[in-house]
Amino acid sequence: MSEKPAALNFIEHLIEEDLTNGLSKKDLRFRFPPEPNGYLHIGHTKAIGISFGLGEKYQAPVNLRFDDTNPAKEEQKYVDAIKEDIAWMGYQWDKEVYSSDYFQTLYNWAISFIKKGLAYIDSQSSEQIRLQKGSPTQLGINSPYRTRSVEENLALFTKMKNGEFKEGAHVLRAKIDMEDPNMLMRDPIMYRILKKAHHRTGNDWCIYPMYDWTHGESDYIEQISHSLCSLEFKPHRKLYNWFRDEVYSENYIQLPLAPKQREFARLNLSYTVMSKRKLLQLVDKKIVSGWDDPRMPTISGLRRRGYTPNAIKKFIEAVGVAKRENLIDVSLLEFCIREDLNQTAPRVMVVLNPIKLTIINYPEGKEEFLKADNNPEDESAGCRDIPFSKELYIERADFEEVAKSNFFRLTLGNEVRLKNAYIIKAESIIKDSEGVLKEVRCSYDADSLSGTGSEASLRKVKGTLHWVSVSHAIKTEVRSYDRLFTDAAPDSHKEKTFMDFVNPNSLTVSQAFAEPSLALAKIGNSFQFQRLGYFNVDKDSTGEALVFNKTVGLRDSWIKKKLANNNELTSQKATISPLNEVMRFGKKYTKFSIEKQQETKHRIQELAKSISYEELTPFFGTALKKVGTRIVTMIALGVLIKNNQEITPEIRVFVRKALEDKNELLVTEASKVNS
RNA sequence: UGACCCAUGGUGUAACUGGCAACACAUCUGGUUUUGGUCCAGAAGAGUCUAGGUUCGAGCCCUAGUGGGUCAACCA
Repeated sequence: MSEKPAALNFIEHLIEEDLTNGLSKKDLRFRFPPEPNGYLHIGHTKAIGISFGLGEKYQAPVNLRFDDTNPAKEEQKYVDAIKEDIAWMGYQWDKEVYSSDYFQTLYNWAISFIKKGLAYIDSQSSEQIRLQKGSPTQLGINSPYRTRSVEENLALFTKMKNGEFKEGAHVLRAKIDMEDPNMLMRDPIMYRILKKAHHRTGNDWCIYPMYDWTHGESDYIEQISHSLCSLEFKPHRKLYNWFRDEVYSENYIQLPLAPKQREFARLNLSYTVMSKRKLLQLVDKKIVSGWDDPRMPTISGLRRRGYTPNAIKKFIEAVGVAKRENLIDVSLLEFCIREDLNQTAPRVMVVLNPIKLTIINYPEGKEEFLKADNNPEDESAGCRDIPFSKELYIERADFEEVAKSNFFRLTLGNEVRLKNAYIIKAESIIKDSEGVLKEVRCSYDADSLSGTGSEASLRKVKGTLHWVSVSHAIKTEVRSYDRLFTDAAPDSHKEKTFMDFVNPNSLTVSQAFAEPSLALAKIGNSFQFQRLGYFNVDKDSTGEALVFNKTVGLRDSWIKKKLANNNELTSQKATISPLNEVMRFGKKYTKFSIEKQQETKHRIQELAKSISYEELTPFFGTALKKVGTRIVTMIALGVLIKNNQEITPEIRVFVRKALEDKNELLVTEASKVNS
């Protein structure tokens, strides 16, 4: 077996390295630490997938830790929602823990910091403290309270804890370095007074630890080996380590493992926004119906939309883990859900925008039940009977009176097959007084029934249409969704806000007709509406009326062709400057065939017309061995000289060196320029 | 006028210890098909931001530049 080493991401590389350096595999432990102040979204699924995925890969426990150090923002309902979402994703956490579980320990450790002279009570206003902090380019200055005695600090801190001060009167600060280039090291606040009830600790505490003083220490208490978070926490690492090392030095006997923080780039998805704050705005401004609106990138929204845990996991896996800023195309997410649902979703027929179709030679009042496969991808799914009759609905878009030859659907005088039924031929149409098409009348070939094996049934026709019988159809509501924003990166514009790009047509509601088997559908069930896409039953459904959400459309090469015809082909290539293009050729010029070199040379000469001498001069110094670059530079130079560029000493040197070169191509070009 | 991080096809990620830049999506052909779906076969597309250096050899190591990002909440 030729085992190729698995492609690891940088975090896995680090873990492997730690393992070879003596870390025991059984000491591996991870955590996912959401703040219970909102709902989880697709961005979180990346963090969840990384930590829980690592847990699965290394058979290591993963804690679910609620980072609940700010009672002003956090609520039990978010805890519940987060647990539901993670469980739905199919992940199992080892321990459910809370930062608030560690309030007492953290408090004790803070006291020991004070005793060691590593922390002090600052009694200035937040405004004063902010001013003294300086800026990224300007050093901070020490607080006048920085030199308070240990005794005084201890007394004050005790009083703070006992609720003897108002909010904002004092804070506990770590004594580090007000001149550190990293702002977070400039005496960060460890505790503030907050007279708010906490959703778990109630009124036990009126001082609450800050993130930096809580997170790393919680990792340490839980003996997390690798603490993974997103890139914006990179600057926190220095402080994370500072706190950790101080605490470790006193506790390493009971708690021998010192956790490491590592950071990865967060996920950005095209045509949506990801921050809780922005999502909240969409909810508040009623642009969506709520956090679980199927257009929302929240886990609850995705779930309601019909996304499956499998598809989301696949997606996260495909996206990968790195430190680069990224913008992932939604088409990848769509691919993942199609791939999943294609295997599992039963096929049914539903007509979204109906037009009536009457079969003129089909007996009045007759009905028959025709066999249909439930899922061609899965034989075990079996088949079902669908009622057929004289009057049917077909999709309005499936009929055109006259059409181009690339229209494979029904046109006057032509044949198509009705899926699982007969071949029909459109004979005439009926329009209302305003000229709007009301009905298509056609004839059917009674011998052409699907699956009979008759000669007529085996006839090839261009298209196959889905349909439902008028008298048997059940009426349903179908909600189709388009992207929420009209811009791929709605929050990346300086002049405009993401709200300026809200797509006004992101929701389309249709009154559709479904085949009767769908009467049995339950909330959450997914189906493929044949030729249309994947749909699931929304929770708004009632006993009388079903409501469907469109999860995603089928891949549609027909609509693509139509679009392509309309707006020519939009070039995928970004335009690059003439100089850059020339230099790109330089890298491969010598590897080209003679013909390709000729072709390239013409292109370079064309491009050179818009290159200035100043742009070209830096390349006269190109390393001797980079022959290709020198050749293309020479070609371009030739054009400049032809266009009356004065011969400078630099040019002379460049050409002379080229003439002495081993490479014949270069010599040839140089001698042309030389003459 | 700082510190830190990042830069590989259109997008995202790989490439172990330097050794023919790979995979997925997207795109385009062709075939199969009672879904313009699926499936199958194939194509095109980058020479790794720029310049210099080390090396027999650099996407990978070093230096400088350029571009992008992050950092000044008693938020997390």
